[in-house]
Amino acid sequence: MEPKQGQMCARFEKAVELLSKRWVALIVYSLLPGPRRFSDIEQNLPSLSGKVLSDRLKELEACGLVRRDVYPEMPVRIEYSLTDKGRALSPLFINITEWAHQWIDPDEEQIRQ
Amino acid sequence: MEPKQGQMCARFEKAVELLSKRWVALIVYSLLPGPRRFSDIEQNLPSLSGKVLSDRLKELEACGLVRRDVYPEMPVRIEYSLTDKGRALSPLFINITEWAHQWIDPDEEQIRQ
DNA sequence: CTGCATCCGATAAGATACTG
DNA sequence: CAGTATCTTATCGGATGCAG
Repeated sequence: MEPKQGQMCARFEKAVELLSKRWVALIVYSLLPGPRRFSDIEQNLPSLSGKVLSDRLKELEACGLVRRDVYPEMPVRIEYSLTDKGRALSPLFINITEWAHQWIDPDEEQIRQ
Repeated sequence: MEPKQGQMCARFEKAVELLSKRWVALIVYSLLPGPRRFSDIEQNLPSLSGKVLSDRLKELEACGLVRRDVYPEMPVRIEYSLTDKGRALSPLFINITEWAHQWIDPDEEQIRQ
């Protein structure tokens, strides 16, 4: 698939493409408070499998939103944290939260076809 | 898949789930300026197939972000437009645009593995 | 024109078991 | 703990053809 939608700003499209990948927003969100370990994120997102989390973290690292730090302790400790680029997304999450509180009914069944 | 991530706000999760579906953000964005016909949106998003656009519009209609108006002219004219709930997302897009301008390099190849 | 139905291949996600 | 390998299943998206 060649992304050739000329009418829109290329940066905007790329940003949307990035953020609209499943789980990405939720993972970034769960890293906002600070560094987290793999298993912490897993606990925070119980319906996200380890494999997918692993994939996403690698992608997020590759595009510079997440940093992976290895502390050679015993046993080794690995922490994931947001880069400046990643943290710069926080206003977005505030907006989503506000929008959700105004417009989303938590009991109403959402579409998932 | 049962959404049982207890640690996070249910509304927030639903909102993210909604918005992180592929094409949704781009479709909403292209409706921000005003009502559009099916083929207008198609032209704006050349790499989006008619079937997927049709699917997404139905989903967006079902969750109340988009309204579908039929004008029984000859030939019939059908227009899609944002509801208040949909228009309420516009601050979000401003944020994304700002973030993209600061952090996304349009030439750099993005991850799409 | 504006879609919808169907088929089908490509991806993505999930479960489970296993490694350093 | 932090993943990886493998397999199976589910979902997505593109093409085509058809209907109002």
